[in-house]
Amino acid sequence: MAITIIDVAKEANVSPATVSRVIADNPRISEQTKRKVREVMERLEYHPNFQARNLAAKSTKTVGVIMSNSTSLAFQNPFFPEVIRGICTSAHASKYGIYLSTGGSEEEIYQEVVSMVQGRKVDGIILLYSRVNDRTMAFLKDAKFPFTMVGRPYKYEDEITYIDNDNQKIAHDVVEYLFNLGHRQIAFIGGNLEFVVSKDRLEGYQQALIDTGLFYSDAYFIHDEAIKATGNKSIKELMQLEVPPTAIVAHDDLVAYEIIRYLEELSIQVPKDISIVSFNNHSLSAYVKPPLTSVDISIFELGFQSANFLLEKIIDPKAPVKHHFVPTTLIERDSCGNIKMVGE
Amino acid sequence: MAITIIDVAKEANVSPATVSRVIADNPRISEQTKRKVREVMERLEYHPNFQARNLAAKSTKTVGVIMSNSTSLAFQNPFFPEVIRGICTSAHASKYGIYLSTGGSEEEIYQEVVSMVQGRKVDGIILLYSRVNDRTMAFLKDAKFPFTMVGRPYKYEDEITYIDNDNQKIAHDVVEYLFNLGHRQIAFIGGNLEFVVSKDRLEGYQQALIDTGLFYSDAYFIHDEAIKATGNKSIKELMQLEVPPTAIVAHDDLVAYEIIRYLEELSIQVPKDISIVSFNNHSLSAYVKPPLTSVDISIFELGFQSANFLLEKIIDPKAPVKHHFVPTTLIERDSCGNIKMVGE
DNA sequence: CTGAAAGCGCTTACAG
DNA sequence: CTGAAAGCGCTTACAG
Repeated sequence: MAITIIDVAKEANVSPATVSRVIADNPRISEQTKRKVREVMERLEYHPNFQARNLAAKSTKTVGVIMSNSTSLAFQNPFFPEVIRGICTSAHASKYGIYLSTGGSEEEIYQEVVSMVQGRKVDGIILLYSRVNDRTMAFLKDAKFPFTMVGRPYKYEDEITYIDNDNQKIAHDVVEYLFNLGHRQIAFIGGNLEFVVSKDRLEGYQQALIDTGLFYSDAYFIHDEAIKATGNKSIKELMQLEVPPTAIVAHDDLVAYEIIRYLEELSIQVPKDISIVSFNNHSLSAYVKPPLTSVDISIFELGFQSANFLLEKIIDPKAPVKHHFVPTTLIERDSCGNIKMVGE
Repeated sequence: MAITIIDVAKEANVSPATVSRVIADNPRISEQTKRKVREVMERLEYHPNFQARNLAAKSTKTVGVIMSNSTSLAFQNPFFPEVIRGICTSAHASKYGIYLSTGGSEEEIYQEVVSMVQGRKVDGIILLYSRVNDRTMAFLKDAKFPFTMVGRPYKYEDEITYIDNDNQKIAHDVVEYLFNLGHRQIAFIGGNLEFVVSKDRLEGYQQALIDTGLFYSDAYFIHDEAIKATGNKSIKELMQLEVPPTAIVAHDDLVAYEIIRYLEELSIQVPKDISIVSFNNHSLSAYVKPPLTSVDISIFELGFQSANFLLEKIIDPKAPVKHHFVPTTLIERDSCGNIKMVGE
């Protein structure tokens, strides 16, 4: 069997309680005893049993990370490693571990979260998404279990600690950016509206249209699911409109490149014939043609802060609710053209 | 406090032992008792305490996943979500959870793995990489702890269960592919040679050169770190060689696109002036210009099988050592040109 | 088919 | 500054 605290205690001629206190670096133990015990621990290659420790101490020193089922969020993929890196950086600094949810369907995720919290598998949870009317979130909130969201919650915004970009604002900004380039017909390829991020960006887009007094048509708004489903058909329809757009805002770089390819099939070139701006700034977008103008959303920071906030909540359950918008940067590259306006 | 097995036992008028057996669906318990106990569990919203259960049962029902520190493996990023998805799919089916390593440096990773196994934090470990002379792997092997690798081990290949692509072969194949297109000067942009995957692909490349009797020069082999470090300088030097290559094999799509951009800066066009093939087949590579010819390495499958193998080992520690090469597919797109050979 | 009891390996008031 | 003892919430031979 593995070495236990008892073995160490015997070898060091102290009680198990003392060994336990040395592990915790309890200040009431004399330096001399600590040295002695530590020497023995090292010599016997003792490592505390994680489960026993957690059971007795009623804490797990791990945080649960829940991702939405991967199929539903297009930008999940490149997003994921970077948030995780942010979370790990914060968690690791506080000696916390990461427990990853493995569920497939939404129902499975819900069940997993329930058993994570009821079974005391983790001390807190990070939701890597914000979904409209999310059961999982509601459960966490009702259970008063420490949790944090990457994404603005759909409801109860004042009661939930979260971190996000100001998605309404960045969508607004991006439209203004195109406006200042002279564009007056701006279409929007949005994400799945079950996610708040998609709703927020759409709203920012619509508000910007109103604020700048631009032309709006329902035909100017397309879901990326439509594109996934029908291929270039929806893009074709968009471009065959009586008043086709001169610019497109896409909700993710991956989607942007898909669109660009479909445009090419229609012999429409970016940025010569149409401009395109996107969000999320994937690492590839600098290298690929055309280099994409995209909003960098500081994914690492999103993950890092979500974990920081969670750790605060775990340590002090009465910590006040916090929100924070992580700053973004519009990275200008070569996918947008300036339209010379005649007579303006 | 949370509901415990004792509460359920009282409520159902049985002993805690019986409740425990119902949870485990022990066949020796009568259906009638099971029904009664289950009804109570549901009513009280009982969920077994994970830590207590693990401590008593001496198993954790979780697998540890160790990634190399993210900075060092260029292709880690897009690779990562997909392996994880594969691992989760397998683990979830067996009701195992995922514990993710959070370490930064190699030393930290090593320490974390040691405490994971000594502290019985996980039942088994998946190493998401194979590194030359890896201390972590050596430790796992010596500890006789169940583990599995994604990547051929550098040493002790016969004693370690792993899953991989046949990287030597696919590199070999890719060179032959270019050869058959008429290319006779083929350069190789390889990855970090601390990783076996990079070594294997380099070896396959070199062997193919020998087998086809092609020209080889040390100047034809570049590390992607050199490119990261010096930007287009190393590509420039490559193309200014007396005999410049007509084709390049790149060890990853991301690197390929970087190279393509540098080539463009030199007014060298793909595939017109030079061909390029790559490995890993990122999701973007179909959409971006030029669409890249790349070897799909079935990342999901790699993750899935690594977890399957591990689970086998956990269940039966004497399970025989297994290796498996996951099949790959060369996805032909538009980054390779046919060279018309004069007089051949 | 079910229960009483010991035990998993720790932590933590309590006492001194 | 340190120890004896109870307890964390389960599981699992053992006995019947």
